[in-house]
Amino acid sequence: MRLRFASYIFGTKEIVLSNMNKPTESELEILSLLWELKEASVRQIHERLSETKDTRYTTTLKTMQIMHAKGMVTRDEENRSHIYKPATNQQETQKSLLKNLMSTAFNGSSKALVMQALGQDNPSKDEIDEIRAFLDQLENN
Amino acid sequence: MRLRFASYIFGTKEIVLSNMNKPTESELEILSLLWELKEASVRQIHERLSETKDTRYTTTLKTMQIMHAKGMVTRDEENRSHIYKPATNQQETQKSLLKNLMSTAFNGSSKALVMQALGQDNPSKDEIDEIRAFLDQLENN
DNA sequence: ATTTTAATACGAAAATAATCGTACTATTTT
DNA sequence: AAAATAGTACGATTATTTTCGTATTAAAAT
Repeated sequence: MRLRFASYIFGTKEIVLSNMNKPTESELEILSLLWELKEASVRQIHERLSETKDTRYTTTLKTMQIMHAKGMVTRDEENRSHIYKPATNQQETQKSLLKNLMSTAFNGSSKALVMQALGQDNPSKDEIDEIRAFLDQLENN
Repeated sequence: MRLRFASYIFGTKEIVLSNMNKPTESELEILSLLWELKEASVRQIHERLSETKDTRYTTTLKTMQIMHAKGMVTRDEENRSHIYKPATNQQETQKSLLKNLMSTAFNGSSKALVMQALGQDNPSKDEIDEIRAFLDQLENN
């Protein structure tokens, strides 16, 4: 028996989603904004996006339509201006992206990854304490 | 004055590297192996790669040639079988990939990323201690 | 009631990435 | 020395992702 994957139609072609949970770069930018805003119209997303990226409104629209076709977001079509919400849980997506990065770029070592990440940013005292607490908890399990 | 980026020729087209340090997925797989092995022939890389990936030798070869054209690896052409070495420092590349992921998927919060990563893997007691020491050090600076 | 504005839909092109076959050449084996 | 083997080079194709223009329609402004 053959596995059947979810699929969606792109133009005239059927695209098979062997790749669930792996947003492309552009999709990820949009997803992040949706996670932050909880829900948003294309206009709102595009407004934010175009602060840092030179891109047309219809490009953002199209990307969000594709994300919808993939089931990556849901949308409320009640009003003329559709309202989009993330369908994938932020944690799940973060987890799978990290897992991928950890295994390809960090030889599967979370220590290396964690230290690199911490050195990167400048976490506040409070954040550092939270991480400490988390480490303690990890150790006890 | 316009910035000039490095570029290389792909087929008949000139590809501009506005994107330094951002290996593609396939390139990263190869780069990781090179970091691990320090240096390797295409054959060696392909042997390892094909353990987990169904791919032809010439595909691996071509990818490595592109990486060379991009300056992502160096190679010793002394012998018929060329020996490749990573040109980019593992740390630098890790840093830029993480930075990118942190800003897109984690709202720029290293704390969120770090906790997700730690929960992922099961770091050993020693590793946990190393991370603690690292946190202490961070705090003192 | 017209006109202007602001949405969606979607095809199609451009850009980028991945794959592979064929030609060619050097080396090794028979 | 011929044949078989094992390399590189690289064009060309396919797959994927990103981009944008045009058509159409609903709503708002004049």
